[in-house]
Amino acid sequence: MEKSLVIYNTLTRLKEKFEPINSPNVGMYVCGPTVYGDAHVGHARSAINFDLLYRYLVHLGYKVRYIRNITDVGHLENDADEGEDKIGKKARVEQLEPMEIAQYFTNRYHSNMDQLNVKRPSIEPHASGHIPEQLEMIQTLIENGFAYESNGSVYFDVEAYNAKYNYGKLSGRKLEDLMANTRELDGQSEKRNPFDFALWKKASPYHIMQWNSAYSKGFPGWHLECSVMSTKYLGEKFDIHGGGLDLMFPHHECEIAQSVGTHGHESVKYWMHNNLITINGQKMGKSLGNFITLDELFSGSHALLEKAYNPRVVRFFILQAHYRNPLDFSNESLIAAEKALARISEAMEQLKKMNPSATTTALNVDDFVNNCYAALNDDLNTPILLSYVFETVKSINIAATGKEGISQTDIQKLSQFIDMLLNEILGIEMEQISESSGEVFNQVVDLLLNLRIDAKKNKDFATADRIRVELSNMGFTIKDTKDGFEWKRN
RNA sequence: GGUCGGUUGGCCGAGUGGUUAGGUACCAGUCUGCAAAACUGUGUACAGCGGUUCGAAUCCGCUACCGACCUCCA
Repeated sequence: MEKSLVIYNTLTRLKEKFEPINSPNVGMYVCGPTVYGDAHVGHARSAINFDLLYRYLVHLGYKVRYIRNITDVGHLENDADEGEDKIGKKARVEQLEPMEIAQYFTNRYHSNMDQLNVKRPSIEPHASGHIPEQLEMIQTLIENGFAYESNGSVYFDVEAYNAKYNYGKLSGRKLEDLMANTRELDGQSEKRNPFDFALWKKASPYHIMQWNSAYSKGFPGWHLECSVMSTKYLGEKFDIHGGGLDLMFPHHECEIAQSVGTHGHESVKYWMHNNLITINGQKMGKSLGNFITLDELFSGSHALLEKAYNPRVVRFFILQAHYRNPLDFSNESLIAAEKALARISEAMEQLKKMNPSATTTALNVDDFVNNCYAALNDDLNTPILLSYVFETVKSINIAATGKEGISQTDIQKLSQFIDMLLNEILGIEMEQISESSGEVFNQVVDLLLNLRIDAKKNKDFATADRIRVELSNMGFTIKDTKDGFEWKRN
């Protein structure tokens, strides 16, 4: 913990020392889901990576206020689509209130996140609950000369903004390039420039979700809620804003413009973006139809999946890659992660029942601990962190064979640290050993396996194998050891 | 087309100007009645071509391929 946390700031494209604006308080805002469909593996990656950051900041002793929003305002599916929005469309098709749709998918999102052991944020604000605040910001932007009303809608004037500030600094875009490359879409005639974006959109009669305003009955633009809710709960300046790489442009770029246009200065000190996920090497996209929902992943029901994957395996798998690199989902790599995780579990059990030796020769516990912190401090380098964990796993296994030793003190130190690391920081809840099943139950299994030992002594291998085969068919794993046996339920 | 990023061993995935990443798979060995687990050993990995350097997979250039964003998406 001597070394301090360094994080990569998208804004500067550099790794920067993390220094909170008002230490020990940290304000952190992460873009949450639009609740009109089930959460998929992409949502999982973003949520898990920022959950890791949140947990680690708390572990380091910071007081973190963590905001993750719910987008439940029916934004338009695209600019060309005049009347329909995602939530409203679903509501119409299924004959439900839009808010029923939003609540339904919010509930499902929460349950998936719980399965992945993602902690709930400190505040989870809803866009629909902050319409007045959004209208206030629109008014300020108009007054400041960065927004204009047109036919009941209000647009952000990118050109006016860019004359004074720098539009495109986050994503590295230049306004001239945008001018040269903007496509002509329908329904944009209200805008002064095609790259202007909506702050308020006049609703068509079909549009179910709409609110009254001075401009029209309508709904807010989809970038606005994050600017409004982040500053409302974290202040005009806060530490971290996170989200998926795909949100960098235009969403986060527009957020910067809105905040600067409103307050005259930037709000966010560190912008962090997690990279995206591919499925069997291919982009995961709605149009490609290859996105896998978390329910499908956990139940194995998607056609691309060979089996069900436990949420903790999924979490571990995601943490095996660095968050700023793309990550490919495939059966082969998920199965590899499943086995790797089991290896850690086994070693932890070995460690806890190991006979201590007088001195520790198998490894250096302090080095291990320091290495782990160094990896986390280096922009949350979990792959490196896990490589240290696996080296330690090997050392534990060697010590378990008796070739090397670990002292009582170090056994305790090591197992406490790894428990803390896995449960508290990485959020991978380790499997509990079969204790939970009940005394009598355990005694019965032990009895069967003792009978098997007797059979083996009598060279009655048919009986011995039968006990092992039938128990394993029932979901037990049986291992023979020098002095008896070990078992666990899968 | 514009902007940006990537190409590492069967697969996943780190990293670095000179030292074994790690996981998983495969093969062989130890152990075992047989398995499983564990341990040990083996793999001529850094897209191609040039350049800089005592030395490059790591820096530079070119080529090829892939991807992201530019349109809703984590």
